[in-house]
Amino acid sequence: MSEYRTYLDLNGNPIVNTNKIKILETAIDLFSRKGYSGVSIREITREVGIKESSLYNHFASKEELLGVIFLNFRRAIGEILLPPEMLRGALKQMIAEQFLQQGVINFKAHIDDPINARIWRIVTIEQYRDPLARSILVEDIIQRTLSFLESAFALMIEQGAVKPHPPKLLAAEYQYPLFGMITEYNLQKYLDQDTSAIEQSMADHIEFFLSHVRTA
Amino acid sequence: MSEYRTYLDLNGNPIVNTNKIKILETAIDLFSRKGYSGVSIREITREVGIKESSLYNHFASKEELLGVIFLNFRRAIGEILLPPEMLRGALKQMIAEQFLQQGVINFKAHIDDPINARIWRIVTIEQYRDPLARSILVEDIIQRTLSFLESAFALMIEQGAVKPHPPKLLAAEYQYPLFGMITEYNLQKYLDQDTSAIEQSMADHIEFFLSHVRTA
DNA sequence: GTCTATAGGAGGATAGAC
DNA sequence: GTCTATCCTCCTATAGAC
Repeated sequence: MSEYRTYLDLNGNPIVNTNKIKILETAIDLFSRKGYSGVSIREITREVGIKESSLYNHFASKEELLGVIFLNFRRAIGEILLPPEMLRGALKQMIAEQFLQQGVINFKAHIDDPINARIWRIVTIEQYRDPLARSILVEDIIQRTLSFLESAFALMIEQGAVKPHPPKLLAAEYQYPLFGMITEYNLQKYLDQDTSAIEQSMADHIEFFLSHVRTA
Repeated sequence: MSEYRTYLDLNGNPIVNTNKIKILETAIDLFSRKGYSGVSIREITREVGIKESSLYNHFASKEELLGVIFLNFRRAIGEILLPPEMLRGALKQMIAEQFLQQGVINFKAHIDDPINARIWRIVTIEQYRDPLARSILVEDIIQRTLSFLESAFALMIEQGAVKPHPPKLLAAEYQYPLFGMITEYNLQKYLDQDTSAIEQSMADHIEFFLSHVRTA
């Protein structure tokens, strides 16, 4: 169990009870491997070391438990991207290359946290069954990243750092390969496989992309 | 139910019994929406209109049912890509653009079949729980496509149609965006949403890619 | 090949004592 | 906040008649 992470409940209050945190993290682990429907309350509480009935003192239902997991993931995702109002300032201080590399570093810090990686997998597994999982995937991950990058590339073009392609096209060309590679990265991490090849592919992609769009 | 599709059982024999086919297609539909663990034998047989016990006359277990679904999906996937021995001949008759566009047409024919789209979603859902789903995703979809494209780009370079980048890099740059976009396409189809934007993104990607790598 | 009947366990969830 | 005890439903799977 991660010692220093804080979780919020549905009212936005920090969760302090040790068993409640244990339930959350055990559920995250099991859901990410077997899916929500493949895991029973019984299995979670057995692993935590409490009785089934005790879980209901912390969460009203199995579904609420998943809801709290997703709520906290939304918070964590929010920290990957720079706030839009800081975009212009950041791009004044960095060249395009640095800016994009910093984005990858931020993302890597996020996904290399085992808890985040697990919830990312839960979102993938549950996207067709659960509307909340789906909205996290579509709105918080895909759309948010693409529109952030669209603004960033528009600014880079304004600065003359990048050739004047449509910013939306640049965002898609830059990000979609990374989405595909992240899926693979996440699966390899799950299997404890070596991820150096796919990480190299990510780096190669950024280099290939920039070599064709930068003005310098 | 699709009238003309044929399914094979685990021994490679065609499945002719109507109820057995109904069970398969009902299971495909339900698994693709709720996941394997989220669907019961009871639910499947209720929809088919038979008793639970009758299902076991056709499939030894729920797991075997999923196994037969995956077996038939492997066959269907095999038809997307050109056999490697026909690659050289095809590239003599087509320019790079035509060749890649034909690939997208082939793939679109595959994924626009509702049954294939559903099994594609089952594979996504079950990739962490089920080793067979995982091997379909990694070996039959990702690796097979990338190594096919690597050969194709190597030939295009040989023919002078494409600039001499490493073929593996070209394959990754070409295909990973499509993987990402297919995920989105498949989700939008599931939600009966308009897919024209993401389809346009696929076309834009191919054009963007070719404009930077073709020699002409 | 489909049925009725049933086994035997696992599922989510609650009541009430401490 | 955790426990024991319990509810009732749903689960996969089998036996045996027709």
